[in-house]
Amino acid sequence: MITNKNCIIRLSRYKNALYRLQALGFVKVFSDNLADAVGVTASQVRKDFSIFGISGNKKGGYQIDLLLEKLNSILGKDQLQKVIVIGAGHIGSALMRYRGFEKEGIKIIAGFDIDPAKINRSNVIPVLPLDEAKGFIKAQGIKIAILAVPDIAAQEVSEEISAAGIKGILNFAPLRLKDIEGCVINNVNLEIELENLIYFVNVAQKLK
Amino acid sequence: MITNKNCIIRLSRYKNALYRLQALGFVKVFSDNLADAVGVTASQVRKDFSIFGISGNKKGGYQIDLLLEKLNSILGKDQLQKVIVIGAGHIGSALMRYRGFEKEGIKIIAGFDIDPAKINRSNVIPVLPLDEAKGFIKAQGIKIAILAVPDIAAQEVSEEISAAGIKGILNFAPLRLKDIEGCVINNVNLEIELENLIYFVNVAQKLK
DNA sequence: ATCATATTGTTCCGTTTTTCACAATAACAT
DNA sequence: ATGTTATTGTGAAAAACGGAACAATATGAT
Ligand SMILES: NC(=O)c1ccc[n+]([C@@H]2O[C@H](COP(=O)([O-])OP(=O)(O)OC[C@H]3O[C@@H](n4cnc5c(N)ncnc54)[C@H](O)[C@@H]3O)[C@@H](O)[C@H]2O)c1
Ligand SMILES: NC(=O)c1ccc[n+]([C@@H]2O[C@H](COP(=O)([O-])OP(=O)(O)OC[C@H]3O[C@@H](n4cnc5c(N)ncnc54)[C@H](O)[C@@H]3O)[C@@H](O)[C@H]2O)c1
Repeated sequence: MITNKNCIIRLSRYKNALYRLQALGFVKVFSDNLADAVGVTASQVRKDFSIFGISGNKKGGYQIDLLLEKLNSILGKDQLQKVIVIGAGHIGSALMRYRGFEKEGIKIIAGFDIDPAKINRSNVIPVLPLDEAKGFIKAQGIKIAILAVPDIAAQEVSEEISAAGIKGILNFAPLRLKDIEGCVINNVNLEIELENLIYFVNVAQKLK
Repeated sequence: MITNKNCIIRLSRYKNALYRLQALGFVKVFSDNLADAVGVTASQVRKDFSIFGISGNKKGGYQIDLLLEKLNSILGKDQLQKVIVIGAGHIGSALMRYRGFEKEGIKIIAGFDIDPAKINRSNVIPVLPLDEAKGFIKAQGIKIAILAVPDIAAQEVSEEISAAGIKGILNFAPLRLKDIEGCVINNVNLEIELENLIYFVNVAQKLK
């Protein structure tokens, strides 16, 4: 069982690069083309594929459509993924308005908020009261939630929604949620991303 | 020279945990306290500190204020970091409205957009026309930019701003910008983050 | 002053991840 | 048919990383 996050991220990048190549009219691809497109070594590409039992053709490379099928299957893209957003504030509503997830087979189908002023049932993507979240998650079988509530609320809300059936949380609040049994938590911590960038910029400056 | 991104991210987390501990009244901390707070091993904490020549006191742990000074210095937090946002759309304006960066010493001082309708010079954080970006970057000595433009524009804009003096870009467009000499590029790819989360949720389900 | 104890700092070791290298082989050329 | 070539697939080597262990030592107790 593969637990290497970077490896899975590479698979996503391969997939994206393959769609671009396909759009350019390519039908097959070699490991080094793909490597260039994604910014890794050709060995890495072949090794990643090997891990998942993906094989190409000696001297013929990989047939893009077949490769995409396999990658999409590994990445769980065979079926539309329904996602909800908790917290329809600045970041939550930016995400809800974003169309880019749909071409990836990811659909935000509702938002939830504790503030009555944010509720809007008639919107394409409705914003519902938080206390309806539990029922909604169960009724619709939602597995994935994007958490965009203030940091003080994040821990409590994450426990509530996972109790209701959420199995994966993408957390934007800048704190470490404590582990929840049966729920995967990935964090998007933009403060830390910026801090990290600043560090590497400073290091690069000092090198010169 | 440290090139381990995870290590630097841990430093940020240590720093954040230390501020919380300090707020709770603690004056000193042991490697295992900090380890618990951040979710790593105590060895890892000491190793990270050792790499940067940070030392504590045998039997006395680390004095929080001194430790924070050193971490802040490593992370370049001695001085306010001025940042600009390119693309004042959904995500760009969510970021510009966010107050959370300031407590981290990161200040978004302007946004830039190509769309005249987005321009707003009188705002606290003004949104200016893109063609003023170059002059602004030079005049203010800006090093860091957040790139929140549509993917088709991202490559061109990134080259422009780095030519104007930007040394680090936090890119939200879901594509790989080609390497730019003298400019560090970090990506926040939310499509991939979600895809990744979905993969690990699926894997966890299959395990059971 | 001596001893016991707690905690660091660092070395060593195991694991994970990446890269290297090349044998296997399918496709193509002659 | 045979040979040549390009590219895969993988096993082995190297590098990076993280964790365990423990010697060094400062602190506090007696
Ligand atoms: N906006 C950004 O650019 C940005 C950047 C980095 C991190 N973040 C983080 O993302 C999170 C959201 O930020 P934001 O700027 O969108 O904040 P915001 O205040 O605009 O939105 C938060 C929303 O959550 C709602 N909310 C509060 N408690 C809730 C609860 N218990 N259940 C459901 N909804 C609840 C609020 O009513 C509000 O609509 C915060 O944790 C913030 O630190 C935001
Ligand atoms: N909104 C989201 O939740 C979200 C999520 C994931 C990724 N993204 C990515 O972030 C980027 C921005 O997304 P968004 O939703 O904010 O889009 P948006 O269309 O709301 O905003 C983009 C802004 O960039 C401006 N712009 C266009 N070309 C420009 C140029 N050359 N120079 C300066 N400004 C320019 C536009 O006028 C617009 O204001 C996109 O690449 C998108 O794929 C957004």
